Amino acid sequence: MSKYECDCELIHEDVVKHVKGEMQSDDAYLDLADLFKMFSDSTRVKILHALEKHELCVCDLANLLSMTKSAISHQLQSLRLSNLVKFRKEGQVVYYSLADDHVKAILDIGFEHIFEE
Amino acid sequence: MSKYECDCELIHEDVVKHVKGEMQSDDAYLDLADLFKMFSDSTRVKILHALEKHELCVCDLANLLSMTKSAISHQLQSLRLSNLVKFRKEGQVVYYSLADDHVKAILDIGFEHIFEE
DNA sequence: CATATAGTTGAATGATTGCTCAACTAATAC
DNA sequence: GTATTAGTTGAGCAATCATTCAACTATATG
Repeated sequence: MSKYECDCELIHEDVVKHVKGEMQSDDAYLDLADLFKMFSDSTRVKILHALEKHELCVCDLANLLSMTKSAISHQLQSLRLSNLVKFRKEGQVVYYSLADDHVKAILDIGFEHIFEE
Repeated sequence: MSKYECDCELIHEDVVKHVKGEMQSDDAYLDLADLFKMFSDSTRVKILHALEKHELCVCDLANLLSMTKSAISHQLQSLRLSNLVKFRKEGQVVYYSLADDHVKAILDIGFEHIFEE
């Protein structure tokens, strides 16, 4: 990220200096972007919204979304790696559910935004 | 999205039927994913977080993020099309700012999540 | 008029990514 | 043991996307 250079003069030096002091680390923005990336695909938000209602196995999700088990499983792996979902195994069946309350909070505020106008 | 088909039996019919009744429309999930897509790139979240602190012109942002005006301008156009930022022109200078309070709310809850553990 | 600067825009490109397909593991039933 | 089903995984591919580059508009200055 720091390999690029700005190609213009600094116009509002004081303002930029002040804002720079309020910014977080580059890593924080990368983590933040990675978090929202999990919500940036319609399949994944459908999965997360469904799991908000009830825990579901891979087949349930495949049926619900009319997709293959493989496609669902790949997305669940991403969500698992991001610690947004957790799972429990019962026989051959793997039940997925939301990892914490933040997921619902993020979905809620997103819905609030898109349903406003 | 509906071109895919599930490749397995329905395991928990009642649960899936219930969850299906609670789901939103496909368009809603597309809109939701598009919204979060704007927060899924570190350059864009940096821009949004910076604008949360103060309105800034393209050159200010280019300086702040050490990027070219062109790269910044492209991202600002995406943010503008998503109605997340607004702008005012003063001479040659275009000042950008956040379009509404939801942006800050979404950033806040995201930071809350990544700073927890 | 010419020049300089702020900003936009379109094409091109390399990187990322979502799904498919095939092969695989694990648990169940016989 | 075999067969079946739930689920995972890796490679491959098509589509998406973030940045670069070059050309452009618009405003300001002289």
